[in-house]
Amino acid sequence: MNTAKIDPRAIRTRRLITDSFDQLMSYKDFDHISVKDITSLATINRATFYSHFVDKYELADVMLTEKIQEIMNEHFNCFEELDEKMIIKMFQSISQIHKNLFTNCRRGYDTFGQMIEEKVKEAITLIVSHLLKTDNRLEASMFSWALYGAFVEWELTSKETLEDFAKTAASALLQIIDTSLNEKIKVV
Amino acid sequence: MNTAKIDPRAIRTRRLITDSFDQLMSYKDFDHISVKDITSLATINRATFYSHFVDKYELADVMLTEKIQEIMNEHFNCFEELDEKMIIKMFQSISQIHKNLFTNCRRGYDTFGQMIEEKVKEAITLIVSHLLKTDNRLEASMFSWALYGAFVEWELTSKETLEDFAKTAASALLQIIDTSLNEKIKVV
DNA sequence: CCATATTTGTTGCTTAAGCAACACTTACTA
DNA sequence: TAGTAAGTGTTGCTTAAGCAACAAATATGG
Repeated sequence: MNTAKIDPRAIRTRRLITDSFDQLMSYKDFDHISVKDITSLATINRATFYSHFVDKYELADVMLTEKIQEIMNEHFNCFEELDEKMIIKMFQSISQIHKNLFTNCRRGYDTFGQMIEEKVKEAITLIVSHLLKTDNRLEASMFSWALYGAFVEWELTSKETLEDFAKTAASALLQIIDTSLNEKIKVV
Repeated sequence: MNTAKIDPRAIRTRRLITDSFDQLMSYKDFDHISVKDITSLATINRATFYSHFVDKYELADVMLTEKIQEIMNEHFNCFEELDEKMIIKMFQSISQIHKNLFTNCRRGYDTFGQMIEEKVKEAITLIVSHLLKTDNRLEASMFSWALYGAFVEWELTSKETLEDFAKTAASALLQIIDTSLNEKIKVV
């Protein structure tokens, strides 16, 4: 149990930092946000920032992890089938993550976008490898890359609804994990 | 020049205190608000409260002074005539003060109401004695008491508009300071 | 009315946050 | 491209805020 009571001042300061980072991100590109920007908006001392986070990348990392995890938990529980329906949900959760986090940044051209991509793919890899009940991450990883790639493709064109697009992509995605999936069925 | 830079932590803490006091006052009677109530809503330590204010009465005092002064400054500048028009403005400013501060308390039965009354009367006394260009506060004081009393009367009945009521009361009020007013005119 | 709980100020000690100065690494721009 | 500006981490020292425990004053309700 992590019952180590945290000093209320630390909680307050951390919240001030994360809040002002959120606020800055709504109208400024991550790469052009300085630590000074964050701390002066938060009305805290710059030195204090560094006693909470190593640098702004860690801050972004921590916040992304939290937010992405939060959205993922809303969408998935641990005992589901890896089928078309689930793939649709994966596309939708990525979409929601982008809606919530990409207020003003474009994918692939800044650090923040890269971090999101990395974390989302990792989250999906974990879910998939867990559902496949295997420690071998290879197929799960390829699956997540393919799925994320498909999503980016959809974002660029977005001719179909996300759900229709997901259905089209589903079969190819399921092919990737076909072997493991069959093994799992044999065992059952 | 009061250029004594204040520690940002103190500013923040003070704001937390005043904000939560404001919030508590919106649904709780002043007499039933404890220092603990204020500090736990503000998420600060009770001991810290006492390094900012002597007690909750001082807090209320300071906040009232600020808010009343603010409203008074909106309504009055120093170079006005003490006539019917000005008296109407006085009634109106009291009305506004009560609107802003009496979200949920009733006059005369709690400490807070008494404090408001005291401060408003003092503010009016100062304005009047300033306009009369005299150090003798007696008539100014009587004037302010009478005016405040009239306002309370209006609040109870409120048959007329405040402006009409103020016009009715004006002549009697001006009587009070008649002597000083005449002396002033003689001098001019 | 008396016992029990709650609130009030106060204190000594601990810790988080502020500050200023530092060397250093990127950005501008004349 | 040289030189100034702006940003980055880090440090030692100072100060505001947290905490727990205290006696004393006020509720409050059985």
